[in-house]
This record gives sequence, C-alpha cells and structure tokens, in this order.
Amino acid sequence: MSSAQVLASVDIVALRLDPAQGLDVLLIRRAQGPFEGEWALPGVLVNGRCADDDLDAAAKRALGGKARVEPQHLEQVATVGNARRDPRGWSLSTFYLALLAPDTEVTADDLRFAPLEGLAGLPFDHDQLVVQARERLSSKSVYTSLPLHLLAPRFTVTEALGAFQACLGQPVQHTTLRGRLEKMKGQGWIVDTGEQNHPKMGRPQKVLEHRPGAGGLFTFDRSVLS
Amino acid sequence: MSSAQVLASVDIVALRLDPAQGLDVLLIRRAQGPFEGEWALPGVLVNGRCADDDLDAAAKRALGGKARVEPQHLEQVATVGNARRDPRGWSLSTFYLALLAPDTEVTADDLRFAPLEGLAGLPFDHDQLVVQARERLSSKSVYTSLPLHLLAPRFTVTEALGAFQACLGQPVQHTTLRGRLEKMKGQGWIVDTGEQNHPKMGRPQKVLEHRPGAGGLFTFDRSVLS
DNA sequence: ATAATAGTGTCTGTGAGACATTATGTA
DNA sequence: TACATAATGTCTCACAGACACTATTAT
Repeated sequence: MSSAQVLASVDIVALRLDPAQGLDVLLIRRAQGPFEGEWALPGVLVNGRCADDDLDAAAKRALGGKARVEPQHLEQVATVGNARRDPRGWSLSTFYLALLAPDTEVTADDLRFAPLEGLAGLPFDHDQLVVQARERLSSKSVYTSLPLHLLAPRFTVTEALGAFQACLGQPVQHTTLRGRLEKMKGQGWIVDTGEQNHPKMGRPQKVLEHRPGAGGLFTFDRSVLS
Repeated sequence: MSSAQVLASVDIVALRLDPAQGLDVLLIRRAQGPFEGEWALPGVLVNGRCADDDLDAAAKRALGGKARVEPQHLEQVATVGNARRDPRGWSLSTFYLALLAPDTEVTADDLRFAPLEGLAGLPFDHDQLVVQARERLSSKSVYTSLPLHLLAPRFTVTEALGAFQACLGQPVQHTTLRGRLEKMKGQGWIVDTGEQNHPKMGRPQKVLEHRPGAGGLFTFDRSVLS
C-alpha cells in the first residue's frame, strides 16, 4: 500500500504590493531537506499524519505556521507533478496564490520579500510556479476586483490604480477604474468613508472602504483592456 | 520516507454533447478497490512507478488506457485533498475536465455515458468533482470559445448554439453567437467551408470549420451574458 | 499665482440584447 | 401555397478608450 503513494506538498506564492507599486514574493530559507539553506517558496509536506483537515488547511498552515502571516486572498492555482522537480523522486506540488496586505512585514531572518521583477534561481521548479501564479493573477485582474486584495481595507483610487497596474503589468485608464469602482459601490462592495487622505501635494483623496461580498471577488462583464 | 507520502490519484470528468443538446459524463465500473462494482469517474493512481512523465500524462493515461478515448480538450481543474473522501485514508485527487467529440462511443460494458442532469450517488467525492468541473466549463464558456471543443471540427451555427447553451445552462441569442463566430473568422480560427447541411426542413445551414490556434481557446473581451 | 494631484465630463467605438425582416429550403 | 429554419439588419444600451476640463490642496 505505501508503495502506491507519492511525495506531495503545498507551496505558496504570497505576494505583497510594495511602496513603489511593484510586487514582492515571500521567500523562506530552507531549514532542511534538499536545497537546505537556499531561499524558496514557503511550503509544507502533505500526508495524513499532519492533521490538516484538507488541502486549503495545509496551505494556511504553510503561511501561518512559519511566516505567521494571514492572507487577504488565498486560491489554489494548480498542481504540478513529475519526476524531475524534486531530487527525491516523483513528486506533486499543489500551489496557491496568496495576496497579503501592504503593511505585512516579516521579522525572522529566515524570511524575506523579494521583488518579482527579475526573480530567478529558486530551487525545485519554484520559478515556474511563480510564473503560473502571476499569470493567474493577471488574467483574473482583467475581469475581477482581485487586485483590491493587495490593498488595506481602506484605500484610495490612486492606490487601487497602482494595484491593478502591478497585477496587469500595463497602464490602466483611471477613468475606467473609477467606473468599475463606482459599479461596485452600487452593489455595496465599496463604500465611501467620507474621510480624506492628504498627500504632500495636490488635492486630497477620498478614502474608500472595500467590503467584499460572497466569494471575495466582484466580476465585471468586460475586459479592462481594450 | 514512505511515511511522508500520501495516496494520490488523477480523475477525469469527460463530457460529451448528446443529440438532445444535453451533456453526458463518462463513467467506468470500478474493477477493484473501494466501491468495487460501482460506477465512478475514470481515474488512475499516481506514483513514481507508473512511468507517467507528468500529471497531464497520467490524465491522458486515465482516458486513453481503459476508455480508449482521446479528448479534444483537456485541462486541469483543481486538486482536492482530505481524510474523508477515500476510505483508505487521507488522499489527493487532481481532477481534469475533458471535452469529447460528439460521435465518441464506448463499447465495453464497464463503460457508459450518463446524463449530467440529475446525476448523483457517485462514490468517493466524485459528485463534487463533477460539480466543480461543470462550474469551470460554464465560467470559461462565458468569455471563450471552449464549447466548440464539444463539436466535430465541421459544425453549423445551430450546433454551436446548442453547445454554448449546454455549457452555460441558459439560452444564448443566436445573433450574439454569430457575432463571435464572425470575429473568430476574422482571425482565422474559423473558416467557411462553402458546404451546406440540409436538415429535414427549412433553409440549409452553412458548414463552418473550427481551426483552433495556439492554446486552443479564443478569448473574447466581453461576457456573452448581459 | 503656480504646481501637483484628484476628480468629472464628453465623445467615440465596440459589441451584446432584443426584435423585426429577409432568404432558402421542404411538404 | 404554407411552413420551418437560417441568416441578416436595425436600434438601444452599457461600458472602455482617450482626452479635455474642473476642483482642491501645498508652497
């Protein structure tokens, strides 16, 4: 029976929006096993003895256990499996996309955020997992409100614009985004807090509040791009 | 090492469009193991000794091995894992959505197609896998050409309309669909064969040919619904 | 006043929704 | 002829793209 089993893990691509409107991915220094000491995606092994209720629980354990961060959005992206990705043999990895609040920080010295731009050289096939997670993020950002989960619950239109552009990798018309936010307002997914944010220069910004409904994602019926 | 492993499988939700414009799912009678003799989704165990090059290869083995059918479209949907779905203990299933040509038939008496409507009572959590696969199908049908993979390469607008409506579970304006097919024509994804199909009554139908490009899916920038 | 940034208004184009109309076959 | 089905045309509406214009703050 045990010969019918296989090595399985859950890995997390956890992203944070940095002040320069770029995306950072959370990495952990491997404490053991293959590639010990190298920076890799956080993950855990999955097997019956870990008391994970299900796969999603294992994903939360991977993030909450060592890194102690709680994502604002967590979704399964896909599962890869072959004989080449892990030196120990044929293995599976179910990997997740996690979006963190912008004020998320890590203190432990075996954790760090690395810019997504130019990222390469991760062990296993983690480079590829990052690419696939990023594709999921950008394709869903075209027709949903997903990028808002990279922001604090209270945010400004300018911040939302930065989040969408970071996710899509290309500029977005602010009037288009305003239209979408307005539509979400009409459905109660966004409320006007009446507060204002005062930057160093220029007109003050209205502060909005994100109140995600069931499922967490608002779906639009058009692409945000052309 | 083997104690760090887990039972893993690949299961397939293979759909075929039947003459009445409904969807059928391929089932196989289990020859062994838990639920022996019951009708279930086709699947295979995954472990290093099976010589599967990767997970997608295992999925093709699950379809090509026993059922000997080759799908026109095959995509991974998700992976479920918990301690309750399999009586043998904590297990994983990565499941796929497969779309078959409408003339696909099975002869072996341990294979059959069952209507999706009202389907229930499958072993394991296969009912749930079918639901999730169906959700994937309907959500992608809103903004892609996915339903065309349920048709023969040569098809008519009326057949395409039936495929879209079966996938979406609701009526579609034929004019809307014609507009989309026209756009695909402009990009070379559909060509006019000049042939005609003569039904028993009414005006003859133009026969189109589906020539999928890279990726197999044409993406529209609007929802087909409202 | 000037610079800087936020927010609104206007015009155009695309494509879906709905429905009427025309076209082309069979009985 | 009547009937059935396919295909086209027309009108409206929602919303993205682009860009101009107005509004509100700091210096």
